[in-house]
Amino acid sequence: MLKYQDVALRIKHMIYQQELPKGTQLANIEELINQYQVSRSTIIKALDRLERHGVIYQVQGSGIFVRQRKKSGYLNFMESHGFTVDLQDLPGSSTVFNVDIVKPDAQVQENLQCDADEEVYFIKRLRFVDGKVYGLEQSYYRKKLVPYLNKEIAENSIFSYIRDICNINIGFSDKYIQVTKLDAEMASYIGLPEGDPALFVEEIFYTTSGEPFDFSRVVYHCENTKFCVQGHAK
Amino acid sequence: MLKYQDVALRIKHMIYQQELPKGTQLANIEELINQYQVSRSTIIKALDRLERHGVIYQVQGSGIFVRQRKKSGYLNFMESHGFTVDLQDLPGSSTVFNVDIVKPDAQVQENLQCDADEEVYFIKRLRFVDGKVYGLEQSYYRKKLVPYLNKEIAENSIFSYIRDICNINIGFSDKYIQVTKLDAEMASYIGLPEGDPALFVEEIFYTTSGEPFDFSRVVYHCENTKFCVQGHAK
DNA sequence: CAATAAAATTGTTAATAACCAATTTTATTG
DNA sequence: CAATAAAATTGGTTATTAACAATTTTATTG
Repeated sequence: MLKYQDVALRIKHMIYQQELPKGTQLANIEELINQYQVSRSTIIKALDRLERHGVIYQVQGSGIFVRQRKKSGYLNFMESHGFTVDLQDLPGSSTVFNVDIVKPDAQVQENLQCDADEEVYFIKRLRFVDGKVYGLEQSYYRKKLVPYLNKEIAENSIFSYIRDICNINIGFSDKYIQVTKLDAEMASYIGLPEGDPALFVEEIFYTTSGEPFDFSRVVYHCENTKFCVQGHAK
Repeated sequence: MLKYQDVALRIKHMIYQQELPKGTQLANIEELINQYQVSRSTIIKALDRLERHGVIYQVQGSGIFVRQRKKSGYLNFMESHGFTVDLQDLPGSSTVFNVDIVKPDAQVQENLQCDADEEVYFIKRLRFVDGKVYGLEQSYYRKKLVPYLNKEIAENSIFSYIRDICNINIGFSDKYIQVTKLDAEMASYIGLPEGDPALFVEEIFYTTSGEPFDFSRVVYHCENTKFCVQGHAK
C-alpha cells in the first residue's frame, strides 16, 4: 500500500473512531509530518484525497477541519457501483434471475464500445438491503474482460470478484440519472404499483486503462433508496 | 490565475476546440512540460484536475487520453449549484416569486448551522431553460454572509453575485437526492399533474472556510432534467 | 478601547530530483 | 514464428526546498 493511502486511511479511521464532530480542528501539517513520519508532499496528497472524499476540509491560514458526515439513510452515490455500495453494516442479499451469454444490442454496443459479435454476460438481479427491496439491476459485462461469471458470484459482489479474481482495476465511471415511471415488468419485480416513480440510473464502468467493462441499468426503489453526493470545488 | 489552473484550462480548450475524439492520446508529460514551460509538478497537478473533471484519463506506462464527453441533454450534477448549472449555450431565465427576509425553521437552522434568531433570505423561483420548465427552487441564504439580495439578482445568477460581489468563495457542498411525487402546490408551479414523479434535491453549500451559506430544496421537472455524474476512482 | 498595522501561523503553489510501477516496444531465443 | 526476456517509454510516488497567500494573533496607535 502506498504511503499517502496509508496515511489517509489512518487519519480517516482516527476521525471516525474518536467520533470527532464536524468542525473539529486537526493537527497542522507540520505536526502531521511528525506524527506519521512522512514528507510534506505525502501529507498533502493524503489530505487532498480525504478532502475529495468529504472527510475533511482545509482552510488556508487557518487549519484542517472535520467535515460533516452525510446524513444516515443516504447512500454515497460516488462510491456506489450498481449494488456494491458502501452499505457498511447493513445486511444485503441478491436474487439472481439471469446469468446469460448474449450478443449486445445497439445500445449496449455503444456503451461498452464493442462489436455486435462480441460476447457479453447479461445479468439480471434484484437487490435487498435490510430485508427491503432496494432495486433491480440489469448488467452487461464484456466476456473479453470478465471471462467467467455464474449465479453464485452474482449473488455476492461481482465487483470484488472482478477486482480480486479477474485483476481488473476500476478506473472511472459515467452515470446518467433520471426519473421514470415503473412499467408493468419492473413494478412486479420491485413490488410497487405500475406507474410509480423510480430513480433510473445507467452506469458505465471503465478499467484504469480506459476500457469499458460494465454497462448497467438500475431501477431503484424510490422509498428505500436515497443518495448523497459530497462535492468539493477544489 | 494559478499556473496549474491555466495549464488545465488550455489543455481542456485544446481538446474541445479540436474536438478530439475519446481515446485520443495526448502528448506525454515531458512534452507537456516543454509545450507549457512549467515544471513537472505543475503539469501533474493540471492533469489531476482534468482527470477529476472527466476530461482525460491517465494510464501508467501508456499515456494520457481524452475521455468520452457526457451525452448531450444531461446536466453535470457535480457542477450544478441550484440552477446555475453548466448550461453552456442554452438560454435560461428565472421567474422569482419571493425574496424575503425570514427566521429559519428547525430544518433550515440545522442545515445552515444557525440559530433561530439569525436572519436568512428566503427565495423561491421557477427556472426555465430553452423555454421549458426546468425546476422549482426554494433557497435560504444566511444574511450574515450574504448581506443583500433582491429580485433582479435572483432573476440572474445568485451564485455569481455571491462570488463576485460578496466575495464568498464556494468551497464544498452536500447534496441529497431522492424521488418524490409532486404535491398540489409544486405540481401547479412545475406544470405537471399532481402525483407525478420528480427529482428532489436538497443542497447545502459551504464557503471555503467551512461555513454553510446556502440551503436549497430543488424540485426538478422529471422529463426536462437529466443528470450525469462522471466519477474517478483515483 | 476600538481601529489599525505588524507579525506569526497555517495551508498552497511551484520547482527539482530520484526512484518506482505499469505498459509498450524491441530483441532474443527455442 | 511464436514465446519469452530485456529494454525503453510513460505515468506515479516520495522527498526536499523555497516562496506565496489567507487567516489569526499580537502589538501598536490614536
